[in-house]
Amino acid sequence: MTTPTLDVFQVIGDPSRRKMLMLLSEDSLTINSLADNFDMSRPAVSKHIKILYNAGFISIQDIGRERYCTLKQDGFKELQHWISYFDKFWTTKLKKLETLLNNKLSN
Amino acid sequence: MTTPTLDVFQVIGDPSRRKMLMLLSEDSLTINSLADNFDMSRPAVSKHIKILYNAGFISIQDIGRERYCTLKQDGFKELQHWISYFDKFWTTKLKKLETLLNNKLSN
DNA sequence: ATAATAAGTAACTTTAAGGTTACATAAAAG
DNA sequence: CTTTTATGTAACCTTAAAGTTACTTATTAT
Repeated sequence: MTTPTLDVFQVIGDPSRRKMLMLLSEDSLTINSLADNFDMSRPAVSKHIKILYNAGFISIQDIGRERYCTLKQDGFKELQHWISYFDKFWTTKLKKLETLLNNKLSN
Repeated sequence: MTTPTLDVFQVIGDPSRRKMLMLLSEDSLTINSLADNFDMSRPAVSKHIKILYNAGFISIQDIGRERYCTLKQDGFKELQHWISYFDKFWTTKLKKLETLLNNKLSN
């Protein structure tokens, strides 16, 4: 199962991985306890975890034979940055419309 | 070219579509003028536009035989909502750590 | 009317993501 | 030390996204 290197956008494109992030937002979980929440095989979950890890969405602490997954901010920051670019776009667009309207009214 | 119905996360998972959104954040563009910015064929661009449209990222105004694409907020809002959930996660996590630390110090 | 331009549609191909099963490894428990 | 449990890895299969070319439709220009 060759793990592809995906960018943060592709990573959250998969519904299963989004669900994993949601679950981990409630609690740190081991691979197996995460897998309990999915229909897919455990190796499949394992692969998703690797992808989330590589993209900086989670960190992993090995405790004995178990691996605890915890949310990590790095991956999210890239997304926030992208979104905030468009946030700015909308607010400046709104301002431009306001200015335009004001000019119209004062004619 | 059957157009798949993709959710907003899958939609921005594609680098070409993200580039299209970036280009449209500078100006409204026709399909052809958009296509000039890409290596792929015009029908391929056309398909991406349809996907962006279906997911609420752009609106389209037909002017004669041309179609002008303009950014639309709907698609972005879903993303913002998802991101903001995790934003909250991080801030509350920080608060919890602060409280914990304060309690430790006052012992 | 005819040619050129803008764009959509149909049919098809390729590729890689996402899944599977089978096997390997390492830690904990009996 | 043998067994069970937690996980990783390898080899493989399936499917759908993303691209292609060829053709159609509709508007504009000559």
